[in-house]
Amino acid sequence: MKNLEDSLSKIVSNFLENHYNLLIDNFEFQLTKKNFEGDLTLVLFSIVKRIKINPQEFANKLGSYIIDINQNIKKFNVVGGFLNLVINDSFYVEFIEKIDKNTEYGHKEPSSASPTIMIEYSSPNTNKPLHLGHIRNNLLGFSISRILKATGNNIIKTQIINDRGIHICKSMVAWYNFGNNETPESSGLKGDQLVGKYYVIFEKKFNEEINSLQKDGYDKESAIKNAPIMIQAREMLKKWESNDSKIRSLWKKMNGWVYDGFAITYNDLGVDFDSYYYESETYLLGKKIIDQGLNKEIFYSKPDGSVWVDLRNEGLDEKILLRSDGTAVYMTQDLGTVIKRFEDFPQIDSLIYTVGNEQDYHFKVLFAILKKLGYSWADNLYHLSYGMVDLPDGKMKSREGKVVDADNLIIEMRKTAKKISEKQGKINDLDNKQRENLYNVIGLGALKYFILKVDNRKRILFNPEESVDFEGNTGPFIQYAYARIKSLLSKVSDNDFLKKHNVSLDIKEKEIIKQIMTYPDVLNSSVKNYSPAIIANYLYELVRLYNSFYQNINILNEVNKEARSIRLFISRSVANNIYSASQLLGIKLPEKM
RNA sequence: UGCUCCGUAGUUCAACGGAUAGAACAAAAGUUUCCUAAACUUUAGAUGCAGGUUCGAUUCCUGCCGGAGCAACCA
Repeated sequence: MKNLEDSLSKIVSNFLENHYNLLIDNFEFQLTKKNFEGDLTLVLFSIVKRIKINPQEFANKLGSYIIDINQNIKKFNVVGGFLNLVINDSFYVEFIEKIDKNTEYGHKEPSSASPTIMIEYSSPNTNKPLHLGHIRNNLLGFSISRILKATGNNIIKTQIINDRGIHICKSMVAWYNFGNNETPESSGLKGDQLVGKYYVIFEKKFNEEINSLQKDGYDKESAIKNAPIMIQAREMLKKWESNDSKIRSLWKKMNGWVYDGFAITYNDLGVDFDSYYYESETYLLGKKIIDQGLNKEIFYSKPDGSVWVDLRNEGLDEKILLRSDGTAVYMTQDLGTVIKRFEDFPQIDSLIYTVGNEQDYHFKVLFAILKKLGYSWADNLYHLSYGMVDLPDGKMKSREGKVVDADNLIIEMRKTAKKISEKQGKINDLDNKQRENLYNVIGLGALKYFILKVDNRKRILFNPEESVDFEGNTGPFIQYAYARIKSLLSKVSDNDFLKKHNVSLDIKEKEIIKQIMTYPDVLNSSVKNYSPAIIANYLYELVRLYNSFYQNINILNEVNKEARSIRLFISRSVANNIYSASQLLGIKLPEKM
C-alpha cells in the first residue's frame, strides 16, 4: 500500500506541477471509510486551498489523470473534498500471494549498523514478591523491546534491582526475630513469597509497637522513631553499610531466595533480561558525579553541606543531590547508574526507562541534570511512563497487603483457562502435559492482552471479582482464530494454493488484505508512540474482519477452485500476521484449543 | 497553591485534525448436518461544561468542573 501511495503521490505531484505550476510532494492518503465506495482516499482540502478551485471539478480532473497513468486504479469517485480511488482486485491478490509464507512480513532484522537501545524495566525491590503493577511494567517493557527489535534496532534489556536499604532490612529483621530458620524448602513457599511474608510481619509488629508506645504517651512521630523493631532495622542497615559479615551473609541468603522466586515469575510471564544492575553496587557511584558538578559550578553546596542543583530556568525546582550528612539520595544513584551504563555499553545510542507515571517529575529532573552536565546522550533518554493499576477501592498498597499478587494472579488465570477449556471439550486428544501447557498459553494470553491493549498512559482498573475476560476483545479471541486457521490449513495441501490473478474479491476480503497491508505503518506508529496497545488493537481488528467474513463460509466446500485458493491464501496470511504481531506482545499461540 | 496526566454508551477499551465516533462486556433477539459457537448476525445505548482556532475538533488552544499523580535531606 505504501508503494502504491508513493507512486500515486508522484502522479499527483506531476499533475499539480504541469497544470497549476504548484510544487507539493506530500499528500494525505487514508483508507476509504466503510460507507463510501473505494479503497484509498486522497484528502484534497489542503491542495484545493492553495489553488482556488472548485474541489469537485479539481478532483474529477485529477481522478481521470490518475486512472490513465496507474493501472492499479480502476475507478474513482468524489465526495466533498475526498477523492476515493477504487483499486483493482489483482493488486490485492498479488500482494497476498507475495507475502505468503512470510511469517515476518513488515519486520526488519537488526544489523550491526543498526542503532542500539537499552531498555530498563521491572526494577523490583527484593523485600517482597511482584504484583500486578510489576506485571504491567514487565509486559510493557518486554513488548516495547520486541517491537523495537522488529523494527530493526539492537536491544539490551536491563533492570535495576533495589536490593538494599531500610525496606530490605525490615524483612531481614522480621525473619531474624521470628523466622525460626524458615527457608523456601522448609516452608514450601517461593523465595520471594517467603521474604514478602516477613515484610508483612515486620509491618504488623511495627504497628503494634507504635500503638503501644502511643498508649504510653508518645506522640505518633516519636513512637515511629522509637519502636524497638524499627530501631533494630536501622541498626541493621548501618551494619550492612559497614560491611558487617554476619548481616551481609543474611542479606545475601535472603536476596538469593528472592531472585530464585523472581526467576520463576519472569519465566511465567515470558520476559527476560540481558543485563542486571544492583543498587548495592551502584548507590555510591553518583558521588563522583556530584564532585564533577560542583567543580563545574553546575551544582552548589548549602552551608549545612548538602548539595543542590537549581533547575528553575528549566521550569523545574531546586533539587537536593546529597544530604547534609553526605549520603546519597535516589537521584544521586540514578545519575551514577545511567553514567555507568553508558560506560559499560559504549554502543548504546539511547536508553528507555519503563517506570510508572508517579515518577514523571523525577525523570524530568534526571534528564535535565544530565543535560546540564553536558552528556551528549542526554537527549536520547526516554521515560516510558505508564498509569497505575488500581483496584476498585483505590491504589494498590503493598505495605497494607492491598495488592494483587503476580503469582496468584497467574495461577488464577491458568485455572480459569482450564475450566473454560474443559467445558468446551475440544482438546480431548491432548495428553496431560500438552493440556497444562495450553492452559498456560491461554491464561497468560488473556492476561497479557488485557494489560497491553490499554493505552499505557491510562490507568487500568482491575476488579479481582470480575477478573479478566476470555470472550470478546481478548487474548483468547486472537488465539482461537489462529487455532482455527491452523486447523483449516492442516486439511489442505500445497496444491490447493493456485496462483491466479484474475479473481474477483469480496469487499470484506479486500478489507482483510488492506488491514494486513497497513501492518508496517502500525509498527511505525507503535514505535513512535512506544505503544503496544496500537498493535493489540490492530490484531483485534484483523481477527474481527476475518471472523465476520469467514465464519459463515465453508472454504473447503467452495467449488470455484480459484476462489477457494484465494481464501486459503488470505487465511494463511492472516495466521502469519497474527503470529508476527502476537510475538511483539509476547502472546503465545496454540495450534489447537 | 503550582505543575503533569486522564474525563468517550451502564461497564471496559478504540478512533495520524477528516466523511455517519468504532468494538467488547452486560441487556434483548437470532445462527450449530458446515475448517472449531472461546465464534457469527441483529436491536438498543456515549464525546464532562463553555468558548476559540479550522473548510472540518473526541483530537489543538483558553477557562471551568471532576479524578489521579507529583511538588520529601522517602525509595
